[in-house]
Amino acid sequence: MDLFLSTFEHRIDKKGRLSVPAPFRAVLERREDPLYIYKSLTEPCLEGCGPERIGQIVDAIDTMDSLSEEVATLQTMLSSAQEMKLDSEGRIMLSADFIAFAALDESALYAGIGRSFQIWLPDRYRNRETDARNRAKTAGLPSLRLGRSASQDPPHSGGR
Amino acid sequence: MDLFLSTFEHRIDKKGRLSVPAPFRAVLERREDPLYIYKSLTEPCLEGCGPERIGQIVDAIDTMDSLSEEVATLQTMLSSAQEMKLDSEGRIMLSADFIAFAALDESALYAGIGRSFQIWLPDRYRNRETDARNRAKTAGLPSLRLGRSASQDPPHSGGR
DNA sequence: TTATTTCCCATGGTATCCCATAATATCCCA
DNA sequence: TGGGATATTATGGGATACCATGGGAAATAA
Repeated sequence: MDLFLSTFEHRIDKKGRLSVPAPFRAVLERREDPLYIYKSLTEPCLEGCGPERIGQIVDAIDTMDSLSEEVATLQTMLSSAQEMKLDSEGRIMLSADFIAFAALDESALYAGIGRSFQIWLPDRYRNRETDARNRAKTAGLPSLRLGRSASQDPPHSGGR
Repeated sequence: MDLFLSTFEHRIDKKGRLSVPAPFRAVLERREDPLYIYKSLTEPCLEGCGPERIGQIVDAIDTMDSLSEEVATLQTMLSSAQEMKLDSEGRIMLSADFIAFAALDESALYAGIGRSFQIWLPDRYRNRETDARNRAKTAGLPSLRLGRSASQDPPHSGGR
């Protein structure tokens, strides 16, 4: 199903280059997908994904009232998106706009969250993580019903 | 329906490698599943599972309000998850982050709990186990209904 | 030009592969 | 049923490959 998972912290060198984690590159290369990065709508971080997620957003806009505020918000997101070119070592160069938006300085933390990943200022991410873990301990876990509805072996979801 | 059961204690060598118990490996190999490990949201231990559980979480996120705290919690879980590659001897390498989170030092205890398993500092696990058994004596058993929906399989009085 | 950006190569650290060994469990045949 | 032979397993160490990172030089743009 290949997904973006786990976290990685990488340096931004003085030329502004930042390595994309090898496992993330492997996911994109396997699908021959380019990498898109855009500013998160909800948090002070960048988000990265392949083209299919961009397509989902475009499609969603098509089904919505084109005058609504939600559409304007999604369009803002699209207009911040850049197709990134990787150099021969698998690094990207972040624009000054991106760096300012996520308040990055000399290092960046990648957080894989399934079909996409985020890029954070490391300390800021870790604060958010401890907050989430404290909430999970006190307020309990999200109401997930794991252990599927008692069938016995369905999904297998494509394997590999 | 092969499950992860029983407990195993293994050494962590100075390179940080840890053998996966052969019975657990057999379950994964039979299904051709990769192994995922992530930091528990509620306890100071690691959890291991196959891809179907990860896929459920990814799918759940897509159906939820992306601004909610619950989504942030699930994303925290995914961003701690790693797809583990086993070496030719069936060992995994625990990252420094994993080792610190579970406070592991020179050995680790696997506890199979059905569809997933946990990895604990051995002493900590054993303390927790005796606590759980004491609670069961004083507070009674959790409301378990073995033998589902009373169809053809009468209570059997608890077993074992 | 001057400032970026892209390509290429070098390097250190680390993970992975491959082989060896000891202990245990399993099998086989008497 | 016993006891030796064989396979499996956990563990360790050396060699190799991969990856993140840095810097110089060529290419491109302003």
